Amino acid sequence: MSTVIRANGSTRNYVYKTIRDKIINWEIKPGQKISEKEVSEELSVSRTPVREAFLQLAQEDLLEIYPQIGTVVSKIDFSLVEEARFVRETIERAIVRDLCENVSEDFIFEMETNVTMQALCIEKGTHKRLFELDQQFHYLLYKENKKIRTWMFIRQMNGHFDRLRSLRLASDPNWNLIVNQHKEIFENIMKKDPAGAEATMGSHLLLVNSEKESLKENYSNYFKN
Amino acid sequence: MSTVIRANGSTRNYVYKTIRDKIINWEIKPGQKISEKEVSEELSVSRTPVREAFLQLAQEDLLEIYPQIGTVVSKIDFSLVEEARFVRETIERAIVRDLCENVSEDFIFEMETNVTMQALCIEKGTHKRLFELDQQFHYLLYKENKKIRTWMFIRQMNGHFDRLRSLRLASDPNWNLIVNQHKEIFENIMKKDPAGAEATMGSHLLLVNSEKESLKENYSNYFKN
DNA sequence: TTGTGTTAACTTGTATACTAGTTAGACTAG
DNA sequence: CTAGTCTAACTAGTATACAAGTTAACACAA
Repeated sequence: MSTVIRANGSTRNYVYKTIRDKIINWEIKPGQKISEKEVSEELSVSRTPVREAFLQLAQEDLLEIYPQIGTVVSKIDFSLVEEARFVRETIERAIVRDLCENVSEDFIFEMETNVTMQALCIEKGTHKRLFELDQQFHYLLYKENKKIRTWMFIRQMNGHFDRLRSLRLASDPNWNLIVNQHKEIFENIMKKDPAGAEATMGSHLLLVNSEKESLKENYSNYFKN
Repeated sequence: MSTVIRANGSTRNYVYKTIRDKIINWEIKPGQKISEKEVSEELSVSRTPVREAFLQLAQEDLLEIYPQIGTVVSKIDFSLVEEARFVRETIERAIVRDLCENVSEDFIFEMETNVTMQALCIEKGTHKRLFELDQQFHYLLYKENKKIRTWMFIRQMNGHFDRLRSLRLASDPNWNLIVNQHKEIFENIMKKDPAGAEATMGSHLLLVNSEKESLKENYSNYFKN
């Protein structure tokens, strides 16, 4: 292991981030087998940190570990997607409502930057980049409302939700709606319109439901139900 | 390791549950040192499953692991308590509101049983038993609303919140208010009164704030701030 | 007495060895 | 050819060995 990698965190964390990223971005497919030994050889580390990363990913329902049999990347489970969506909608409605009372200068600047970059992404960005900006947009809301720990925990239960969002961005290049909704949520906060912000956030987090059926048809192998 | 223990789950899980229970019930105090080797000897297992349990507990902010230095049980952090309280209030208000539309027979039976046992607890129960019934009461709400996964994730971020609740039950034997609120929430659901249920749940989950200051004074060593 | 260097005993992180259990395929008996 | 058995190669779970770093106590010199 190079010192460079370890400087950014432990080996365990490096393995965890690497695998999680691959799963969310569909480089490793739902249902695909994956083994501790195989990964440890690919990344040139021992089984221990790989195993620890696996346990964390299993905790997030991204891996299913069957003792003495093997480990597979979990197929997308719509009930998990729906629960994650429900939690995010409920919490983020409360957050944007609260943010209408007062926000900091830093927040405004970061949001303006983020929304601008999203608009640029429509022209010449990748879906992966837009996904990251989307993620950051929501993170900024939690941060400004002093709910960073909440964000981290919710992120943990978002694995299946995130994979669906990622797939949606990749398969449908019409990103205008999403970017516009982000812009609108931000504008509602600036106008101190809690009802508007809440409503927009609600419909924003309902989007994932709209294409559920078509995705399910086209990629049925990757879904549990 | 006896087969009996393993039958109820892996060694890792056994260690995890044992330590978590001790932390929540103040058998291991905030700020106290704890080491992988020590625990592995006490429970007669190797360091590996103990370490894995430690990692999970650190993930829940119940342990703070300092590499090459040691591990301590984290002191109670009010900002974490508040975030956990916020999430639970927001989510559970939404859940009880929704449950006012329709509930199953099983749910009614289980809730009646639970509330009755809570009432008995006031007379001759232990605070630990009441804590468990309290926990089960809220779990039943999530279960009936098909949010079991949500419950499991929220439970993960409730370590600091739970310790405070446990301390409160132990130091103030006046449990009437809590038990009555539980009863009232259930009755509101049965009366199909969403506004009432939501309001009662709101004030119920605000209770922990009320004695914050006095607990902080009497047990200042155990708090981070 | 004070300050400094050394060492020994700890800590967690990582690597490896061993255990127990599953599975798929080859091989053999009928 | 078929059915059944056995084996070899895999899996994850657990135990142990080693690495790297911290700390505190102790010895010793100024």
